[in-house]
Amino acid sequence: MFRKRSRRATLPAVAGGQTTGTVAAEAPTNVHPVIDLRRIRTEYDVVEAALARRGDATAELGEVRTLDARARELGAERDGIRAQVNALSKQVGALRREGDSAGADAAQAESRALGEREKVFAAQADEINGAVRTLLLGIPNLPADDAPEGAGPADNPIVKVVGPGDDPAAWAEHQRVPHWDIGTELGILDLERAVKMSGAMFTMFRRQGATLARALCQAALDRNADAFEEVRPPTVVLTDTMVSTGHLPKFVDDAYHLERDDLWAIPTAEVPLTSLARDEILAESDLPMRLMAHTPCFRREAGSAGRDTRGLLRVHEFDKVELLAYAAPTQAAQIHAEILARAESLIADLGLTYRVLDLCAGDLGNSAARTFDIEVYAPGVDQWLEVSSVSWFADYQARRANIRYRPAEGKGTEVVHTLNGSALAVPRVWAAVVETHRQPDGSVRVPGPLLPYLRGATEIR
RNA sequence: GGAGAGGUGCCGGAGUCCGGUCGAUCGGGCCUCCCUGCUAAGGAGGUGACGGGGAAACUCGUCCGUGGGUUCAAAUCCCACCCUCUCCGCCA
Repeated sequence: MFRKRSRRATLPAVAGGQTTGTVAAEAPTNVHPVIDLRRIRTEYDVVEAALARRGDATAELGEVRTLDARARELGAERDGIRAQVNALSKQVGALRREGDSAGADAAQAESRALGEREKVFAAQADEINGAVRTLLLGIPNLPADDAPEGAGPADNPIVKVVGPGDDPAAWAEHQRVPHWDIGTELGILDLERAVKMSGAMFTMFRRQGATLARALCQAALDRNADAFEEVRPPTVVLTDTMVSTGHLPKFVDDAYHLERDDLWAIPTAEVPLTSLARDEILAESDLPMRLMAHTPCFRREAGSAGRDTRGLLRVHEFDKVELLAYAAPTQAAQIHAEILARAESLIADLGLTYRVLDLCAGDLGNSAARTFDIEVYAPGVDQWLEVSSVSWFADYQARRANIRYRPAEGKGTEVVHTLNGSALAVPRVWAAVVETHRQPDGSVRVPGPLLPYLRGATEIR
């Protein structure tokens, strides 16, 4: 049932043409361009320099500038003619009422001629504007000024390490067992049968393993309920909803698509939560608006076959609790820090060792301006596992999703900022918990924050 | 899935039959001012979004569910689609 593409997908063609989908020419209707076009007009060099820090897309940017200038010329031409047509049409009505049918006929003929010219300009302007929008949708966000310099994962500065980290001396032999072995041994993870049902990279938790997975989500929700509204959104969404966050059109191949109904399985709750306020104007007093959701997440993980795919390291479906906020630009930095602190504190309280990375410009996700990754160290597999990406998107997503707010002072509307991060992603945290807290006798001690949810159990054996 | 009704501004609700004087009557809300010892009531005015131009005042364009069409001119006529409500059917 899940297919990666639809024959009737309404995606704009992606610049560069590297997407393989049968992608229709029409662009999504409710989705607006991305980087502020006005910035491209007025501060072209700044925008170009920022994009260059990603090592990305500056050619498209130049094309956007050229096309946009042309589209504006054509649009001005079109509007001028349209104004004349409107004026003449009013005259026709007035003249008819006065009984001057000769005058009316003349005005009508003139207006008709103008209308023909207008159509030409309008068609050209539409075409060019469509091309601009398509290009824009493919251009990533500008990195924040304070995002570190760098080209890829190797350049991400480690902001801090909490706990012993990957120091070999810090870990005992009984903790050096991979979670898939622990899971099988205790009967709490049944990967073989999951594969039987759904294929590779699908998982199944059983007995206290399933309880543990649910407990993780429950704990994540409960500890953030002081400030975040709990939401249970749909997990299958329309194309526009996927485009709003930046997951489409660029990453078609990473998403599951229900072809028959042209719906997409969400890769993260960020997708529906970001569209919650789509096309709305919020009051400034509503900001920051904090939301959290526990949802399944679906990822095709195209192109990662064979890489880190053992056990729970990389799976097609997993549960996650996501924290998300809409904020006024001035609030964004503080909310970013808050979401990071909340995500960190749960990991810390689970007794896991972790580190925080400040993603460099070249490693930033498509939509993000600044991202901190939390990586947990899993001693059994001896790997750092990314368990949360806490990102500030500035106005990039909000522009796509057309989410604005009305400032309390002054008039007009402003585009909001969006931020989000995982409070908890189940499989990798599950793996790290089970490996970290494995006891010499092979049982797994339940860490404190989860005790309320394990039906009285303090250990899994 | 079938039948019927409907979708208009922040909200309610006219206008659609008979196209022009309709970006849109009226009421509510909200904002400013007046009146008032305070509050309520009352009076006057104002109140959208988006794009282009402009230093600004302002101005041009677009927006009546969405997309197309007819016309000199569309909220109004035509076509397709979406959504909501009511009834029927089907069900967890």
